Amino acid sequence: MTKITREKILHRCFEAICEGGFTNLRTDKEIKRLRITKGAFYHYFPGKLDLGYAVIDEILMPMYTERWATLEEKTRGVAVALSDIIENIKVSSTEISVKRGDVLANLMVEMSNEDEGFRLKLEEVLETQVKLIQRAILNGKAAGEMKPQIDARSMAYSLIGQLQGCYAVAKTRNSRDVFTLMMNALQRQLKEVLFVSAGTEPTSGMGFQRMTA
Amino acid sequence: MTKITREKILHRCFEAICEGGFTNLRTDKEIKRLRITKGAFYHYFPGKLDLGYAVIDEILMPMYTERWATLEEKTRGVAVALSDIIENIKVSSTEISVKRGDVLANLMVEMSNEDEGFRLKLEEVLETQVKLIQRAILNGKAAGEMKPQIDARSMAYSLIGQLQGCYAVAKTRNSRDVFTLMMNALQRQLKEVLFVSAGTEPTSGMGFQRMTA
DNA sequence: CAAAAAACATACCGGTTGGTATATTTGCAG
DNA sequence: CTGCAAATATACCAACCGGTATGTTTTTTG
Repeated sequence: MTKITREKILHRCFEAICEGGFTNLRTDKEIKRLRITKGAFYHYFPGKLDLGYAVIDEILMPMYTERWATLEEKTRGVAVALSDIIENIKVSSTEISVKRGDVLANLMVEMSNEDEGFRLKLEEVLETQVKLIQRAILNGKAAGEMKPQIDARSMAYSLIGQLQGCYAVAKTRNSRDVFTLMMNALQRQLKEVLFVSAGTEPTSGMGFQRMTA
Repeated sequence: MTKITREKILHRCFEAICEGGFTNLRTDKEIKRLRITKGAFYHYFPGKLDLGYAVIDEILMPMYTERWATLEEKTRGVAVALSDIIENIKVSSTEISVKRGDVLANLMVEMSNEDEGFRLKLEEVLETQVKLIQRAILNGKAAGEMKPQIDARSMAYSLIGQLQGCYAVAKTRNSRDVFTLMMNALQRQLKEVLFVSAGTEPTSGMGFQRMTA
């Protein structure tokens, strides 16, 4: 109960970071906005950077871990679960969220080459997601839901990368339609490349050799 | 010959932007580094923003247009040409370039939601590339080198997005290996999703069906 | 309740940074 | 050579912004 102030700072600054990134975050402004003073701020955080670290640890990490939470400890239905997550990201986007882009993607580009502490923490968030997806793909392959010849690690990175690509491009295009377009392409590619298609094999009218040794 | 100063400013500042982005570009520092004075700088550029615009128009746009130049006006061999471009991006990467990331991708994330002028110019660079790729895919489909059911526009966006995803993730991972890994995944996906597989494809008889209308 | 520690509040600072006002030089047309 | 505009130099500024030093209140604890 005595930690209210700290939480308020954390969440407000997270919002500000979402809006304009870390560099554009002005501690003075947020302090005024929160109706607190510098004393309170610097009581909880040694400096601006440490605030940033705390935001990643305490807000970003849980947020992006939870995104893939439904994949965890699941041995069957991972393909559907993965599809659902992607679909959810797609449909839950708004004009505003597209314009802002993805907080993690933004921070990665902004801070990775700026501050090593930031880079390491962002890398951690990234790796956590990759590992979750990687494990899911492994399970998906074991369950026969995903193509066995796929390299789980490559695919996990590729998926995360493609998501960030959707965010980045749509942000500059400032168009939710473009975001949807790109997410659709991602979904199609996942179906074609990763998922084991039930029954009829699609892709061009020609025959297919299933040389999945 | 009298425009040397302007060019020097432009190119040095471009370098600086490559290293740390636009916000981190300090005009004072670059002015000192160039051994010129503020008078010269503000003679050629009304302000920092205009310098940024000029960098995009006069350096970034040509640079990223040229990247796809080999696709232009080509009606056959576009698939190979496209593969070559991707391959070249992959192999020409270095530890340093990976750490810095892609200038365009960086600027897109940094500036799109910051300054509308920037956003518009970056969008132009983006669209120019997309159109080039889109047209190439159209030609590739016509030449029977690419799958006919592919939507050229979606694919072009997806490709650009995936490239940026590779840059972003590899930058935070600070690993050229990760970049290569992701680029490999991209290449594999292109082969599987976009290109009409040559060699081992059990085509209906003849080696090549060149139905180029 | 008293001491101490935690939680704030207030005032101030110093470096940075983009930008401006103004002066001086250079190049070149007439 | 003159005169004018482009080009470059010099000095200065005002705002911003993260950070600190120090003081005051509140809460906890022995």
